[in-house]
Amino acid sequence: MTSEPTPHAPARNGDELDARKAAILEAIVTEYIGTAQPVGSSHVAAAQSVTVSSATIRSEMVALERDGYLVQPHTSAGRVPTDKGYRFFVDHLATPGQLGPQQREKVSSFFTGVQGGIEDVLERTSSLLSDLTSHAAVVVGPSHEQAPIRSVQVVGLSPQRALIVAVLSDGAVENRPLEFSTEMDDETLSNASAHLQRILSGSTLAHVPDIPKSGNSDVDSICALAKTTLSAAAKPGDHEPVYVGGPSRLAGSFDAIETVRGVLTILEQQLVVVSLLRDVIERGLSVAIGSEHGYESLASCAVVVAPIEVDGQRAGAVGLLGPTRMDYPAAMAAADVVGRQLSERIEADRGAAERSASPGRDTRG
Amino acid sequence: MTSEPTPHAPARNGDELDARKAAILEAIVTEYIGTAQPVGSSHVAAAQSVTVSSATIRSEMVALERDGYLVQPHTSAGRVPTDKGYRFFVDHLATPGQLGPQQREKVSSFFTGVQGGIEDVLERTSSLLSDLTSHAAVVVGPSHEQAPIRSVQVVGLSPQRALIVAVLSDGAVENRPLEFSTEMDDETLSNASAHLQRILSGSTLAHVPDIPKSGNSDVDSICALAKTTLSAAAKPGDHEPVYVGGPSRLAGSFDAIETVRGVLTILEQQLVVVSLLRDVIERGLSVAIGSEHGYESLASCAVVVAPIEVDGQRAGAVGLLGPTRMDYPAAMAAADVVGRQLSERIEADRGAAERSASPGRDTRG
DNA sequence: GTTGGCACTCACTAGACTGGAGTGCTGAGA
DNA sequence: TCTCAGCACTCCAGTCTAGTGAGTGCCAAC
Repeated sequence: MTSEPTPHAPARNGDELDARKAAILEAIVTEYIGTAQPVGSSHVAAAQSVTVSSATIRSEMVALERDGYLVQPHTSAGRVPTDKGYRFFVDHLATPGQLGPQQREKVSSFFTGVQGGIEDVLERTSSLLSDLTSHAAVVVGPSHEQAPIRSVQVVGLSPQRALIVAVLSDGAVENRPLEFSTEMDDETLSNASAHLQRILSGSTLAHVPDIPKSGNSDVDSICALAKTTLSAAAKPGDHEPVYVGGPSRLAGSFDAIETVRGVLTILEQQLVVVSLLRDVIERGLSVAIGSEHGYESLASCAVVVAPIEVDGQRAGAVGLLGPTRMDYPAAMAAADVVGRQLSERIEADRGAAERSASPGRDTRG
Repeated sequence: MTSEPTPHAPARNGDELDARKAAILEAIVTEYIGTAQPVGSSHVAAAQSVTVSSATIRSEMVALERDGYLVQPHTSAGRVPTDKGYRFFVDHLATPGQLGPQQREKVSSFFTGVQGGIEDVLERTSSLLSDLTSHAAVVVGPSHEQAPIRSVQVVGLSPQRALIVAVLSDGAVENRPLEFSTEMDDETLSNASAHLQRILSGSTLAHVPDIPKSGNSDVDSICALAKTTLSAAAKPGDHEPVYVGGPSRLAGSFDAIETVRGVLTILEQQLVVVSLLRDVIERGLSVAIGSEHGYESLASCAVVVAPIEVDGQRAGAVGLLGPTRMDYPAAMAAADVVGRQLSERIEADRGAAERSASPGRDTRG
């Protein structure tokens, strides 16, 4: 980590490898990804990029194993890449992947054709990404707390219950029930709606302003309740905009059923998924391999992440979850393209929203 | 199916068993559910309810196998119940299960404590049910097409895009994007909102009435678009209110990873899940075992269902998905209690809504 | 009709053996 | 000093064998 920033430089410390070792490692990773079998020296010798004999390769493999890039499941078996081996592969060796023509077609027809609210788009994107890669996919949408509120309405359901519905400029709709201690008539609710709409329009869930007194104590109590409810809605909790696509793919990726179970359990916890992706991105990575992310039950998984960026700001992420022996270039390419397209889509929506918001009028009569 | 409706009657045709055979079958099912091992005659002889010797039991087992209630994985192995065996067990032998005290406590504290919109409640209920039974759980909420509309609002997002947000009396919020061919200003949207609200309030998504002309062509085109969009929202599609809880439990229930994969794949298809549960209920069953439901990949699964009933009308269902060798009494008890409680909850909400709706005023100013 | 007895079946396990893929080491050649 | 063919060695995976035991079907006796 403290080495010179020059990648591909000749070996000086443990984090760099000379060209031959690198070629051997690359051959091993590539083959292992394809076959899932430990790779022996003679297989490596057959690779295009390696021109030395298997004996030489063997001695290099000993060195690579000593340095932690490879392991042997047992004596007299071939070698398997370690997390560190994959890491080196991803950082220095993998040639950037490309989507195939049908895949590219799929993506573009998806993004031109998809319609629906942002929630729908995100959900379907997770299926798309899973489809493209045959891995489980995750999409974490932009948190709603920063999107300006376009509309707030309190809709009565019964004398003491109502629903507060907030439409955000990104097209998300947050709704939360309100429970009153006394009965509220429709007119009061309606006044509260109007009052809230006036005050809150344009502000964000992250910073719900104080609601000034309206002169009517019922209205004021509704507004106070609304403020706490809306503020709470933005708190990270179990209402993160997380969408998981194709979890069944996991069952195909691992043969140990216990592993599948562990990973599925993780995927059930929205909050964990969100922070997993966030952590990876915040560490400036696009891939987290095996134990690099902290979760025990994901030890045999790799996570490939691409950010969603709107106006230069991070606004969520798309991710793939597969076995450490996954096709990183392909996965990274897919995540990248989808992340980028999704960003554009959201950006376009938001841009349009902001342009139209500038007049500053509200939408009620 | 054409036999006398008297259950527990002595054998007359293939669908009835004499008391001894029944006792033996019961002992086998019970033990197999517990151990997952083929059950031998001597184990059956050890059961309380069976007093004859293992030799007698053996000859009975031969008969039970001939009639299709049992199978032998191989000669010289014990017997395993068939789907038909489980079916007989469920219909005639299983003593109604009871929730344990902690479970009952869990359920009641859940239903007194849970708050949130109906979507939240349903989602959490699926987790609860999964928790109670250690199986994957499914909750299908009341279809929104029958719930009266409480409020309709068109919220502009950009000059040519808006969101139509409908709040239903059951607390559900449907939102769909609208895309206009020309730019609409806020005032037009607001007029359309008011017009729609006036006309649609009280009707259902299943029968969206025609919107009379308002005199303004922009408003009318918005309203027309709104009508088609809202009508489409009620169509069965990928927007069914389906919530799956604890799918990871499946990985613990089966040892063949292929089975897990197949079942997960089914669970990813909302529409399939909905119709699976609906089919089972419409056939008047509370349990569908193995091949009884038509899905190939669910052949080793049993589905336990309990209806959600609101005002005597079916309004969704809760279900459990586990291996055919599941604890049916316990599962049925759990599904039953949760289904009933959920029904009450929804009924209470809806009742309150209707009482307050009767004045017939709308909630806008 | 019920039962104890008995011969038989067959999955499962453990141990012995083998083929083969793969290794590490070594000594000769460039 | 690096490279590499050759070789002895290791050890997994597969096959075979024999032994074990749970379980069966049949039958004669009660």
